[in-house]
Amino acid sequence: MKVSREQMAGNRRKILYEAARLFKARGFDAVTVADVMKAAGLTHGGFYGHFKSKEDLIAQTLVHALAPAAPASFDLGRYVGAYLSRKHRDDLAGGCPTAGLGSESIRQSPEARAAMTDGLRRRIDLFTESAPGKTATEKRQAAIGSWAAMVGAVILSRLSDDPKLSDEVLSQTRAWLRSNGVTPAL
Amino acid sequence: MKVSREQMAGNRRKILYEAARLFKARGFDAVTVADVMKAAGLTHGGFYGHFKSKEDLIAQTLVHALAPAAPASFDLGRYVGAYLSRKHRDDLAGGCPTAGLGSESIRQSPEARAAMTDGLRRRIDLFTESAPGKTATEKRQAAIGSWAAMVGAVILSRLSDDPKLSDEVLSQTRAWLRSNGVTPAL
DNA sequence: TGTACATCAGTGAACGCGCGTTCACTGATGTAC
DNA sequence: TGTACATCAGTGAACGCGCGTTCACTGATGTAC
Repeated sequence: MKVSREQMAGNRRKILYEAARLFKARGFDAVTVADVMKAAGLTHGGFYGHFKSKEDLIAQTLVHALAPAAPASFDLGRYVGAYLSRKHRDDLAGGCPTAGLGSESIRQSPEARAAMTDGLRRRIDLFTESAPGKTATEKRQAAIGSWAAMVGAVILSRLSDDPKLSDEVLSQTRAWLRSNGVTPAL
Repeated sequence: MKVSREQMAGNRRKILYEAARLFKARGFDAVTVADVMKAAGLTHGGFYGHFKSKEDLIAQTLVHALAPAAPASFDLGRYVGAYLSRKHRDDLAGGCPTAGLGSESIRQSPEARAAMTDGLRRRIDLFTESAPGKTATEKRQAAIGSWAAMVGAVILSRLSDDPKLSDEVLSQTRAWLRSNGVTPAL
């Protein structure tokens, strides 16, 4: 049964939203096209009316998930505090796409990698504004270094099956950033 | 045709070695059991004489790849310099298992995660010895923070399809570590 | 030390399941008059 | 504004390929005498 144009646009958005959650939680390969469509409340056959292929879905999901949220005000300390939290570590589906899918995206299509690169560039620019440092060079260096530490720390903490070590990775990385001029809030 | 006991042990080691290279280069899912056996110079049927399943191979590959190399002397600066190099970034198959497979290991079997956790713990202990800081607490903090930054930086630099940004992530992370007491050598 | 034979590592064909993708069909939408 | 009909978003069965896994077989190993 045909649906209205707005309905269809809504379905498309729902597919991209659910795909992002599923991919982040389980990885690209473990999620099937049918899984995504079911999560969006549709049947798998209609998938190819929205996307060229699963590969196309992956690329578009990354574009969608990494689209700038454009916050009125950005506070690096608050961001770091939330990023290096147990809540974020435990929320695979709702968490950062870079931490959840970064290392798998390397092997995806050129379009997917381009989306990730765009996201990385924007993240660095956003961080640079409120990063510590006297010169623009110092600020950019702190932005890149602390972003790398944040992404790495979340990956390492998720990988540990020992909750104590996992917590320690988060708290020690927060402490390390703090002692290097980036003060996590909350 | 049966082979000698030593021959069989050698085959097993070869399988684990080639599996590690393939998994790091292409990820767990994209590599088939037949791919691994072919790389080891064998046919796929013999696989189940060595391993219980592909899942078992993944876990054992991680144990093998993360086994301590036990270097007589360890120099953190030299290690960081080599880790945050273009050479390492471009050598997926021969590179660090944590950077190549860390975020995918999260979704693997408990045995695979246990191997990764062991590797993480040993890496932190190794780093702590030569990390900067006056107290043991400070040293451990620097060890964890810089390891997180290194892993994150290699993942981010591999993910960028822009060579300039990719190089910058490596060089800025080196600079950021240097200005925080960890001096990359070479 | 030499011979006979049981063992078993490795081979390659075959199986079966799951997944991406296709397609004939349905029925609501939205346009033409 | 109301009606007739062409369009086309979504449905669900079906297809085919690839992969993990199994199995009957082979022939070299290594043990028993």
